[in-house]
Amino acid sequence: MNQITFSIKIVIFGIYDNQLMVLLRNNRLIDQAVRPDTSLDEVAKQIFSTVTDIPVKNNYIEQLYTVTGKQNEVSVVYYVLLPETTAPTEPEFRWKNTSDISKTMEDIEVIHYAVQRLQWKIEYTNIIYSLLPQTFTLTQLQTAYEIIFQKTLDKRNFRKKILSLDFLEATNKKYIGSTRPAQMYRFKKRKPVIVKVFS
Amino acid sequence: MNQITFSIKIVIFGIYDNQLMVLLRNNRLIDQAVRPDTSLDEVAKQIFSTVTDIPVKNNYIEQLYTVTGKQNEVSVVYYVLLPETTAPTEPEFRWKNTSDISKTMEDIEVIHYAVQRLQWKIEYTNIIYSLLPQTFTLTQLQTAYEIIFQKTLDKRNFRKKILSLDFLEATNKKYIGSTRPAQMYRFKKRKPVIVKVFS
DNA sequence: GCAAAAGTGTTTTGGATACACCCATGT
DNA sequence: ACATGGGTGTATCCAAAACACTTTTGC
Repeated sequence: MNQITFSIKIVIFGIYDNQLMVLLRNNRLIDQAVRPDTSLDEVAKQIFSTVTDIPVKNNYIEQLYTVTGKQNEVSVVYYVLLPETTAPTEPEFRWKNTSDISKTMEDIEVIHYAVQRLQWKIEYTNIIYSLLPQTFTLTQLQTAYEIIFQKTLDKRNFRKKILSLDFLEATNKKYIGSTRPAQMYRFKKRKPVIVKVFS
Repeated sequence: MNQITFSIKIVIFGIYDNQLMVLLRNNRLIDQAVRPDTSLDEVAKQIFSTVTDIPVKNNYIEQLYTVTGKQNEVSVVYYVLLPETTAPTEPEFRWKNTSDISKTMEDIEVIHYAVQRLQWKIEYTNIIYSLLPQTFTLTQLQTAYEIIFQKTLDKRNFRKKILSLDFLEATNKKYIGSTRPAQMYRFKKRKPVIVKVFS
């Protein structure tokens, strides 16, 4: 029996340039061989921090599924949500639009499945907090949902619904742009909670 | 680096004795070492068939998640739904009520998580077909939902809803008991379809 | 004829949807 | 003063929930 190669793959999601993006390294998912002797969740978080130079605080992370390859390769796939995205500083990293992935890319099924799971999770939990900065306007929040679900929402109905869920609170900050200042909100708790956001 | 031990665990669900049960072997989940050189789903199905002597036809099977243990052990956990349960013939096998699992049992978290995922899946797909015989009465179907969700349902509302989903069709058979015969139904298609069964 | 499960409709209610105008600011 | 995005309320519709009696059979 051959040695088994065991690795963790991570789909890093972020909203960047008004699109739902995944972070790729050399045009592939972040992938790292590991020794399966500790909690996989912890290992996944460490890899994420090391690779991105971003400390994992309350970034939402979830195991997706496990696949096997030809040569006794086993990969456990995770996805992570990243708030406050920036342009990658190192050249091998690149944000890639999830709705514009070439069919020849090898991780395409994994990414598509990850997007689907993300949509489900966003539908019935509050974890979208993990894709947003600490404070944000309601329009920013609405735009995030619109990007993830690829459909437009009615402003009044959205605000009515989201405020009725009672997981936001107004801050004393205003967003100052070139037009009327907007009230900024924050999540009361940045912890995953099951909440039906959409019908 | 030590050799990695790789295995598949299977949570086999069935409705038996009017309870949601899992099949245990020697009081543990079915667990088998495997070589990860082919599709894990296929291996899981093979193990299921070998262990239970039941051919996998359209039994619903789904990968749950992957856990690691202390000594480089990796287990991929699956769950399977079994229709037409019977008392196990071999003594090492036993049906165990999912809502009555001793806290000392080592697989308790896995089973609890599996139950949760099952409830979830049953809520928004038609896969309950995989826990029922080919034909059944509406009362049987309602009872299955009541067992899985541990709550009672209103008969009239249930029938209205389930028939409106249009995935059942009446057969020409009647269930004959000691009281008024009941119309038997079957699923139009025994394939997983996303359908919101409950609100 | 009686016990036991099958079968069947209507009313009420709450949440989702549709929809348009005024407000505060920067330029 | 005007362009831009922020902010707000009401009416309609549909699906969920609540609710009770008649029917058919075996004994």
